[in-house]
Amino acid sequence: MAVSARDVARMAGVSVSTVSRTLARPDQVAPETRDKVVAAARALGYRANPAARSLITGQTGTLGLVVPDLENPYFTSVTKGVQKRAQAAGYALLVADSDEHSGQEAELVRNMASRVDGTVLCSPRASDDVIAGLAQEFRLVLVNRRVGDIPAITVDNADGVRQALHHLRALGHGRVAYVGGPRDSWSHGERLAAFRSIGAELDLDLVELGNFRPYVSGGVAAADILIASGATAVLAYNDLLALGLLERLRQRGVRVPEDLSVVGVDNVPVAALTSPALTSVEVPRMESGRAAVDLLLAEVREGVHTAGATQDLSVQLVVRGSTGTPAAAGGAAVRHPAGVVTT
Amino acid sequence: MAVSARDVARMAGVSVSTVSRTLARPDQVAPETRDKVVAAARALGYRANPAARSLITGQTGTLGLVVPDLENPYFTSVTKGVQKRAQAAGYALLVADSDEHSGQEAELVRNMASRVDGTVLCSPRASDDVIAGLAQEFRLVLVNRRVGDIPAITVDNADGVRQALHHLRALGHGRVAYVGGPRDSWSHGERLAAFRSIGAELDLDLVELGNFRPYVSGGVAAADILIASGATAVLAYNDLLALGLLERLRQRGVRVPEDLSVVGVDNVPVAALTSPALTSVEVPRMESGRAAVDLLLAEVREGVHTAGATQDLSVQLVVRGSTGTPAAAGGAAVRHPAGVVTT
DNA sequence: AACAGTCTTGCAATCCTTTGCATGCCCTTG
DNA sequence: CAAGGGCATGCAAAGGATTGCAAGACTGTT
Repeated sequence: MAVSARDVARMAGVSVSTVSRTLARPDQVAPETRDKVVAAARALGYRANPAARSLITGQTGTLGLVVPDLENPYFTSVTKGVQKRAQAAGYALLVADSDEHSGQEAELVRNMASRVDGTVLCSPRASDDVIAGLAQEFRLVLVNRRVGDIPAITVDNADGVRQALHHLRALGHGRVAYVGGPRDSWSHGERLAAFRSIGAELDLDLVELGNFRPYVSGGVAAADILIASGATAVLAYNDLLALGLLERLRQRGVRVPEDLSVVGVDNVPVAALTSPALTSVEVPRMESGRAAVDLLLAEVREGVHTAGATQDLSVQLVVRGSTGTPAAAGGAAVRHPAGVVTT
Repeated sequence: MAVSARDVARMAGVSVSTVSRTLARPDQVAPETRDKVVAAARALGYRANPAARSLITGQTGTLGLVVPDLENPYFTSVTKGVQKRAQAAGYALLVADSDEHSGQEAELVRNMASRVDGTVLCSPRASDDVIAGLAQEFRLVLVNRRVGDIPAITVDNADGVRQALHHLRALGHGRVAYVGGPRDSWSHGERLAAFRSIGAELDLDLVELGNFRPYVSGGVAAADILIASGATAVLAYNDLLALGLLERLRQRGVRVPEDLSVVGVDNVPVAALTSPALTSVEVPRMESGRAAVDLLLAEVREGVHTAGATQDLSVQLVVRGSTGTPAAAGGAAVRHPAGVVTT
């Protein structure tokens, strides 16, 4: 049914090898033969069968991507970046979503391994050992995570936290909270460590508020604890958490930024749409995806495992309406005693 | 490097055919032989080479998905649904994004055609002819679009518009605007037609406001025209447009819903996060993706082109804060003369 | 005029799996 | 005891493209 190289060869009056060579290395074929073959191939709409090709070359012309949740806007953008670069390089892209079951991610990588030339893995929560094991077996590039010297694209989390805390301190905040993400998340660890060390440097009064699911619901859950903490400003693990905070704070009648300043991380598109709009540390998400593909393709084309090839992308605080000077002494809870609160 | 059936055969002391049969049709193999083979396969970590398999079977075990923009939350959810169902059925998923170049979508389908058993195509704006041509050549299922009797998953757009208009009319609105999406978008056409016919049925004073890009920026661009139109309520082509309207209305000092009620379509996750939260027609996006895969797999497994297999999913208006009773006679423009506006 | 060297093309093996067919064995039955 | 029928297994072909090697044609040089 599909047209094969044999059909083209027959039509052009040459052998299959010549057809193959014409398409792969045109300079090794006489111009007039080349023209005949190209004409025949075009007339028949010939496309080399990728299965047959990869069977002999060992290459698939496909890359893989594994993410915890396609609907999380962070991963959506990474996916877009990966797709874009892969497509530009002439590679197809296999996508798999673990639905936040980090234990399943290794299996997804294994499943797609024989169909791809390499895989971009976003697995914030799987254990180092599992990831190191995978990297031993397959060609991997990690996004937003470091494990040993597996090739990886990361962002400068510490600098993001630094920018956020400097901003808050400049506004006059003294007591600043960090609403954490999942305990086992790599970037949460990075951000928490930076919060501690840079907060201390800046002589801030720090409050650490546990671990929350990195979604809007997590922020909603964290908000009341935050209010009770007496902090006048908060840095959330990510924007979704921050958006949940904003929502619950509004319900509770806590004004942002007058009573409480809120900073997120990622600068997802929604951050600009709330009122007040969310101040956030812009993370180059799409660029992370693109860079990951570049790293992967470099390896695929060199044909070697280039351990230690990593890239740390820079971030930039984007200031919007959710941060401002603290209204008075004391935290939100002080100015909003129980009676006033709209629970 | 990779372990092949030969390695397993050697280890188990059988022929390659037996290895293949053990994995494909275990009942045709003697139990003890089967055990030896399974043990050897497990010990070596054998996985059949998908390229070799698809070369002979003509099946790839992979499905394709083409969307205009992965970052558009509508398509993000469809993608998630498609991925989920494909994975559950043991299929891998190739994803391609046309970056809103609808002319490129046919080429993307063609490119992946030989790597997949079938493709889910989301192409709201390509011409009917192009799509019909593709369907002739390849196994396709359309999402959110009908072309001839190509298998397709759609939603009941007319009913969505009906629910929205009934809601607005019940609140007491008389002059209602529709802010349109792209002229060549199939669902825009459906929604506009429904707006006209149902609006007339309900005896509403209808205003049609041109075509806008289906993003937040389109809504921002449409807002001023909307204000000038004198409508007290608006139905937007989709939520992103509606969110753009909300943003610009806020800037202009037009209160929602007191001065203007706003309804979107899709009920994307962000819709719940704005203030006021957006009233929107919930569209089962993920379910659309799932249903599309079901249709596709039915065809793949039957091995025939089942023309005319379609499914029309139902929708449900979700009422939130962005709709309410009109404050007084006259449109927003009347109550907000130029002097008051915060441009 | 003959030979060396270059360029072009075809042959054939190879990648790995699946599957129709044949073989050989054993068991059953007349 | 012989023949027939299953059952389990191996053989070999097939699927389509790639590529090392060899052969043939042709150019140019001595």
